Amino acid sequence: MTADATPRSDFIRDKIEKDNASGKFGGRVATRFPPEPNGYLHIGHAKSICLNFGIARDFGGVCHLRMDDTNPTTEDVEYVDAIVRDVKWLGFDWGEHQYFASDYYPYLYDGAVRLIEKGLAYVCDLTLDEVRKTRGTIKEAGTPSPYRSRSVAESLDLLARMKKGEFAEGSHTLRAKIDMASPNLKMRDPLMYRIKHAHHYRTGDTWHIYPIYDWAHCLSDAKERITHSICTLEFENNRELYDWYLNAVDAPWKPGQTEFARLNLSYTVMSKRKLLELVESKLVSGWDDPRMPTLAGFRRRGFTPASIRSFCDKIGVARADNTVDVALLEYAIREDLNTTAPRVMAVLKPVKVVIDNYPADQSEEFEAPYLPDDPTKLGARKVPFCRELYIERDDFMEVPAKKFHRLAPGAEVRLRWAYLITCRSVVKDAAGEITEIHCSYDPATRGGNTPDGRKVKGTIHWVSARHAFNAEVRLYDRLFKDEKPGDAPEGTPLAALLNPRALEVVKDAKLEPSLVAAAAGQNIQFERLGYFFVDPVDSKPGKPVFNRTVPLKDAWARIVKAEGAAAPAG
RNA sequence: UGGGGCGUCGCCAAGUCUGGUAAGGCACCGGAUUUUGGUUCCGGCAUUCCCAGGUUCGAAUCCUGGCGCCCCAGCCA
Repeated sequence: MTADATPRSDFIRDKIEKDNASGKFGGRVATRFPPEPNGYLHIGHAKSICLNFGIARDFGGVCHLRMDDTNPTTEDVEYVDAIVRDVKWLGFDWGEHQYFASDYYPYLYDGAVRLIEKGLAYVCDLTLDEVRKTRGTIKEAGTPSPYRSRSVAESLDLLARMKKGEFAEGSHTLRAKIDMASPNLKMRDPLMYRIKHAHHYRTGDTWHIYPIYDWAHCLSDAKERITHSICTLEFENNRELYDWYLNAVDAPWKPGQTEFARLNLSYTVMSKRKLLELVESKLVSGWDDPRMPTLAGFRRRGFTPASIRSFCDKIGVARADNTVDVALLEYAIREDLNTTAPRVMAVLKPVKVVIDNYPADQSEEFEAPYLPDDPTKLGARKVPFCRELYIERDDFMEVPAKKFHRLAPGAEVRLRWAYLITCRSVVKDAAGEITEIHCSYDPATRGGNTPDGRKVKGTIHWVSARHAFNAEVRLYDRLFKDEKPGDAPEGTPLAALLNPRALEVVKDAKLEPSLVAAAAGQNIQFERLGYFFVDPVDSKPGKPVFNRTVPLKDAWARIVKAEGAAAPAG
């Protein structure tokens, strides 16, 4: 177990403390994170991972990583590899405790035989449709299967032959004999095994029957001597079955199930089905598309493991349905990167500035700290300067709006780390578009200092035109238009819900030269713009590609919005 | 014949068992500092806890009755 040993509490930890106090599990604490390898892990899983591994850490227990692989038709090694990679990346370690439900198939089969022998399970020949019809409804009891009273010997024989593959899919199932009139539908003779003549990614073709979740899960927990089996709210009705199976097989170790509310995040979806659909329909570039709420997506977007752990701490654990504001996640990553990410300069939407009183053949360098708030921490780099520069188009307004204190005709601003400049005139093309902003600089303000003590309201970033290099920068935004895309009517195509501006590619941003050496996988801040990440997939040595992790908070944007103030000129 | 859960500030969430007079975070709104309109700092932000009755000196907490939302009828997990 690793990471952030901040003590915290929630209803599950409280329960564990009580269990420990009463000696319920002999003081043992063993949890497990049990993903099914049929998709990539998302931020909702991170909540569960932090909970399960965090509890093990806090109570000096263990947390197992178990692949809950009971359905051969949807599972794949690609997914188990991705899961292992992602949990490790998040910062957790399960030691030797990596398990597979598929390794328990023989043990599960033995348990099934025992239930039949005890008269607690039977092989049923009803078709899928017949099972559905006889299950009854929410308000009406179901009716017993005609095969319910089949002899033990016959069920035993049939199960053995099902296992050998003698029957067609759907022709037989193994069912627990519980109560067809139970108000809890999960207890109406639930299925334990179904026939599937499918190749399993781990057990190959050795099995023709595969266990249903409820049967496999509780026995897997028991086998691993889990104490607290933590899952999400939708399994609440399954808890009665969980306990029933454990009693039915006389399990020597009986874990207890506890449910908590799964995480929903605004402006995205968490359903594995929908995420798979996004990937398969190519609406995104893959599971690791930086717009995806998958851990792989967040990683490639530039989120750090610490920021996601911090986020999971902040959201808490409770039993009420919830949708957490993405703003909290954005806060968590800014909080982390603020003290660690080197500051550099890049101009995304450039407009040229010409310093008329600066000699054309001259140039000089300024020393600029990577972390101005803590200058010794990351050192500094040299930033070249010359007569022609690029600045952000948004940092100039020919007719400045109220409270706009950036560059405008006659106005003076500071070029970060360089000089104070004053705008003297602009040059426009035939279409009226500004092509050059002519300025003068004050040689006495070298380094951006004002020896005479005069105040300048604005400091803007810039890049030397002669020394800049071009790079691709990808500006990411929220994937969906609506705060709760999951609330869209059933059947709404995902494509119709996507935010068309979730990705804007800037092909030729102007970057300061130090960035040519930016290493893949590095987090940086483009000053005044946001935090960016050197894309580990598409970057080449000397040719980095940048992904915007999250923009900086923008007080000016809020003023513009509040005052209905001018759209940026230029 | 229905069962299981949940409702505390715009979003999360303590507090509910063991009544004592609404933590904290995000967001938002000020104001100070600032060579990032960033950061940091300081201040504001629920007379009220889904609603209505009741018990009590006192109720978010206890009782009664409503209302709203979520989950369960996959041979998915």
